[in-house]
Amino acid sequence: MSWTEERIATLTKMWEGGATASEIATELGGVSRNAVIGKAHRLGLKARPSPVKANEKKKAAKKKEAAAKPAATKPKPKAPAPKKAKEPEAPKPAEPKSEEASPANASQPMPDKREDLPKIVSYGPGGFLRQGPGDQQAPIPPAPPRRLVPAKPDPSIADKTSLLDLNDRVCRWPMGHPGEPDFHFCGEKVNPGFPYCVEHCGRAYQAQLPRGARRPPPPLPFGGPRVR
DNA sequence: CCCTGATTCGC
DNA sequence: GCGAATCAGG
Repeated sequence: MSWTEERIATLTKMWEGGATASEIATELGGVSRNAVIGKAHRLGLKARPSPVKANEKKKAAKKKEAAAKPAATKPKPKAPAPKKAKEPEAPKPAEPKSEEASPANASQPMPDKREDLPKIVSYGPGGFLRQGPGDQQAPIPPAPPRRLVPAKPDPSIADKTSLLDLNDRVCRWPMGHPGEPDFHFCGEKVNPGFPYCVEHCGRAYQAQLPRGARRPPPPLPFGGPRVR
């Protein structure tokens, strides 16, 4: 199996949605868990709670052959290796505490966002009405199942747009969650130039709107924030 | 043991 | 680029 656009899109959605590599592999079919993980990393999707990466010690030799490559192992890093970049991560200020002490600072970092939203109604290229944050149902109430049941063909989706039915002309907006018996995609004709139909473009592409023009429900592509 | 993701490295 | 083999924590 090759990594087609569809498969990569599914992998990305599921990975970001919190599905495990195994689940994704099962969903995609034809690939192993490792293949999924490998691909995810190559796509730069990594960064997920791994049971292992939390530690950092000494990694001795690998497994198989460990012979032709011990070149310079200890010398100082005069010539920074072009690859590898994992540890040197410092930008992770989870807590803003070093900003309140200094009275004369905070000049531009973090410009306030939502505050006085001009009442503007904007329409997308296809004529869809852009939504504003105020029209969205906050985060994602309906959290996705932590464990996805194995996908199994089900007659209830026989006439729905399945993964295999996706093409460049039908809306790819997911209905439900992967793994669920009735998971499928919108399937409507897409808004030309977009991956979704006009209706879903309105959800995918937001804009500031005055709080008032409420809209239908707030579905959401795959899942919400991962909680593990 | 099972699961998980990360990493390596031959292809 | 791909993914089996391997590692390593839960």
